[in-house]
Amino acid sequence: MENSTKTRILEQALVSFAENGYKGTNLRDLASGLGITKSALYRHYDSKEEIWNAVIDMMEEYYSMRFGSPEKMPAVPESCDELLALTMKMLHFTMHDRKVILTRRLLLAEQFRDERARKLTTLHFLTGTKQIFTEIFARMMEKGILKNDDPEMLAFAYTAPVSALVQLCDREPEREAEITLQIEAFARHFINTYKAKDDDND
Amino acid sequence: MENSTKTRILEQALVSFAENGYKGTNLRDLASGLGITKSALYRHYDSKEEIWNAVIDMMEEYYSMRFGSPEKMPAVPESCDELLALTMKMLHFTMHDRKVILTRRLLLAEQFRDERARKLTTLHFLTGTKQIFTEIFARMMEKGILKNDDPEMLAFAYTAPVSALVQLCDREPEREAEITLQIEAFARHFINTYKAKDDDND
DNA sequence: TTGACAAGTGTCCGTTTGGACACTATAATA
DNA sequence: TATTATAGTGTCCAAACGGACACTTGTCAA
Repeated sequence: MENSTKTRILEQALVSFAENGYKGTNLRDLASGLGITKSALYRHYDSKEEIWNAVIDMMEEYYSMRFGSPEKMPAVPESCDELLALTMKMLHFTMHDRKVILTRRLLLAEQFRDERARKLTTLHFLTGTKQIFTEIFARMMEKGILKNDDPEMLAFAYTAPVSALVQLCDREPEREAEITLQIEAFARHFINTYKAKDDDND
Repeated sequence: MENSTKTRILEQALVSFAENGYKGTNLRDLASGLGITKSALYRHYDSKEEIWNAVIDMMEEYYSMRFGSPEKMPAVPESCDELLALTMKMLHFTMHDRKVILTRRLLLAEQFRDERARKLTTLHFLTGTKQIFTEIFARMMEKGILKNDDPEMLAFAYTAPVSALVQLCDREPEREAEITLQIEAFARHFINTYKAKDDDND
């Protein structure tokens, strides 16, 4: 294939940038990790920076592939249990998808060096899931599942702590099981605080 | 003074490591930024890595200087207003103290490369303030200012979103005013949710 | 006055880096 | 079969890097 190598370079570059940073990545090691020569890289990309920009492109596209359009919004939960289930499902993806993990790691390290990385960082760690849950919470309030409140404020209060624990898990993967439980406990506590008190089962 | 230059090197190294990363820092520029030669650095430190470790030492010490011992705990607020005031006061420090800002920036970039940086990262962004507010909330619950609840869970739910917005402010300092208002709004909302409902003055 | 010592300088070195370029092998097309 | 584009190799280079080392300067005690 024509772009097979080009794609492989990109994937490997993501790994190397994530693990060693932009400065810490050298093209020889990157190439030899693919079984080719550094010179062969220049057949596909004109410079190190062009590879970097292509990696950012890929990360942006990968994100919008999942959340980019309204029809990709998850179905609005019909109950608090469903909300919890949805949360844990999204969490499981975000904590185990290799590309997403590498993206987070890369962004944290390079957010101050590159403007596009900076914006993507805010999207990944803050505004992305907040926006989704703002929509979800608003709908759940309409349906009377959650108390009436400011949906955006609640979405922020819900997603930011989860995001903090996901980052902790990136940092200390050996604590994954424990952290997952922590997140679930937090989610339960949050939902319990803001659910409409039609019935009280807990 | 004997260690004056040594200290100046350390401060400059913190700046350079924070702005350019470990790999991106070179000793020539670091030295010339101090008005001395690279060789003079070697009079005080044996290697680049030794400078790095000294910087970590300094960050650790700076942190424990502020929060290290129980007697440095802030006074427990006597009311919800005082809690808000304390929060905004701590926030103002953490958002404007130059050394703390640089420390956060450095940690985010280097947390995956250095074990001590990793631990300090968790302390700075997660467990540090959480522990403090766990204590504060527990006391405020005893006093009947806050509803009875899990103080640790509440501390986590309170500090994690604030920490996320502080990081946002590091990333986009031009939005400081707006972000500060966001934090205050969040704090008010949080306090309003968990305050004991003796009186209701909104 | 002298001698010791810490602080700083100038210069050199081996290595690695991103990048350039001429060359080769392969496969599809005319 | 001849041609041409594509992917990859091997080699070279200037610049920058961390580090080593001999040397100079200023200071203070004996």
